[in-house]
Amino acid sequence: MSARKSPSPPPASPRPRTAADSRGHTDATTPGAARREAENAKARAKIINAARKLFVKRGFEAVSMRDIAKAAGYTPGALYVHFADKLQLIHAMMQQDFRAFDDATTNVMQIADPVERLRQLAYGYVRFALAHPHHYRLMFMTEPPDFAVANERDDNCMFADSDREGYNACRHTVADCIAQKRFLPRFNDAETVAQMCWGCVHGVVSLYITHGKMPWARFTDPLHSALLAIDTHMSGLTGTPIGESTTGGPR
Amino acid sequence: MSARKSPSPPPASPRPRTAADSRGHTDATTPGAARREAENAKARAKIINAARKLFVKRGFEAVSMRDIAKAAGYTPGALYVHFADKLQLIHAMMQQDFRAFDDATTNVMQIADPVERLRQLAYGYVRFALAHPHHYRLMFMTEPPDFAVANERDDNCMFADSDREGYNACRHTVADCIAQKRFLPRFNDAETVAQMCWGCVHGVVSLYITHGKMPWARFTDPLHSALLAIDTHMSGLTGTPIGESTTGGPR
DNA sequence: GATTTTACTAAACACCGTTCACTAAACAGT
DNA sequence: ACTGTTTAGTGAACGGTGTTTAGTAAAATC
Repeated sequence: MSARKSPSPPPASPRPRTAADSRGHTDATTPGAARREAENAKARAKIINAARKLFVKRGFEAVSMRDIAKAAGYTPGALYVHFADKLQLIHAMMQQDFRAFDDATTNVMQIADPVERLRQLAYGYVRFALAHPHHYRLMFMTEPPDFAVANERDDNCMFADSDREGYNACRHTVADCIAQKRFLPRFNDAETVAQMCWGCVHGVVSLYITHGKMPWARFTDPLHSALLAIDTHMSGLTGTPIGESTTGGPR
Repeated sequence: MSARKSPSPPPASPRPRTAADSRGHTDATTPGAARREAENAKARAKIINAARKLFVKRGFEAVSMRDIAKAAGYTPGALYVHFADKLQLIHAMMQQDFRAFDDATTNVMQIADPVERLRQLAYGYVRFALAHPHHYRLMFMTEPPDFAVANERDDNCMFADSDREGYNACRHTVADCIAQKRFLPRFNDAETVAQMCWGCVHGVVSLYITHGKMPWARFTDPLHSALLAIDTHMSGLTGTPIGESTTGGPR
């Protein structure tokens, strides 16, 4: 799905404005338009909900536009009235689902101690990933397609705000730790350390998601190993060895 | 590719033995058969080499069997004389390419000190992943399809020996570290710690592979951050804080 | 009431992985 | 050398995919 050649690439001409483009706007200039808009939103929701049910059950690759259309009670072509393509449909669905993730993040960002804040950030991340493995897979384990396009038109970018905020939260918290001299002097680049921490939890979680059912590794509880991994990592960052009960659990 | 419904599932009957099944065998019973076998191997190599060139350039998802066939100078159907399906073609290609990885691993396994051995294992892993991102992607970032089948018939498993050995090498080395009391007492389960270490390097590397070109994170040199990550992690495991020059670089 | 806009359908298009009847050439047995 | 058999490769198809497009009917606007 991701990098597959599109069958008939639109010939460089700006795609004619369809209804799908102006769907976010709620310019209720006339009473009729408002009614239309509401009915339209209802159709969008019906499609997205049908898609979500299928995606969570069977994974993203195994669900076709025809499947979604049938489940939502439409013809395949009807989906393209509401969404430019399959990707934007998935994108719209994800935007809804990741709002909870963002909310949890902003809660954690209230914590004063940056070390503890970073730890709880990781905890929330891990819990989210394990609770929604399909969403996690699409969000963090799949290369966003059409990167060039997404770079020009930012609104078309797969990663809208949520994960940018997520990463920024991580990076800023790491920067706070460095500013407060909580990390060893070697760790002086916030960007690098943020990517190390992110990688630490992402690695354990994503290995479990892709290989968890394979017989050649007896995978242990990923929640436990991921949380232990970030604790271990932060112990290495701060230079304070982990004790038997020094680390707090998830809030 | 991975979990997509197969268009026409073979109806539970054991697939009729095609030539592709007995391709590994070199039963040169007659002079003619030997010649045939040699010519056959040449065709296989031609296909695999054409496929490798395309895969490395465009990624796995963007290359179709028709593309490979055309590049190798065959008709699409001809590929199925030599390989049961697209997956086994990829598998055959990977088996060739990962031999170097295995060799590097066995070299590292000679190191006496288990802590240093584990570190060099990680170093080799990271270097391999960054040198062959497409292979790495398929090997460690994609769910092996038809898991049920792979479970019954082990020879059909996507992950033949190489990564099993790879993971086992990691697990055994961790077990050695634990046995020699090089890790803090909290880290007493080799399987969990092995998965933490693997996840640590895999996370940094795979995040870079999927998101390295995205504009919202200024990704730093992944070789540096991945090696620093495993050093930091092992510092947390051993309980000895990282110094300015305590860790050796790659051998 | 006439006109424009638009949500939706039905049918197609170009692609995909894979299968199958068939050909032609190489082999094996006599 | 003449058979009979095996088999590498072809060409055309099958069922699937994401997507496009002409057409329709209903709603909104004038």
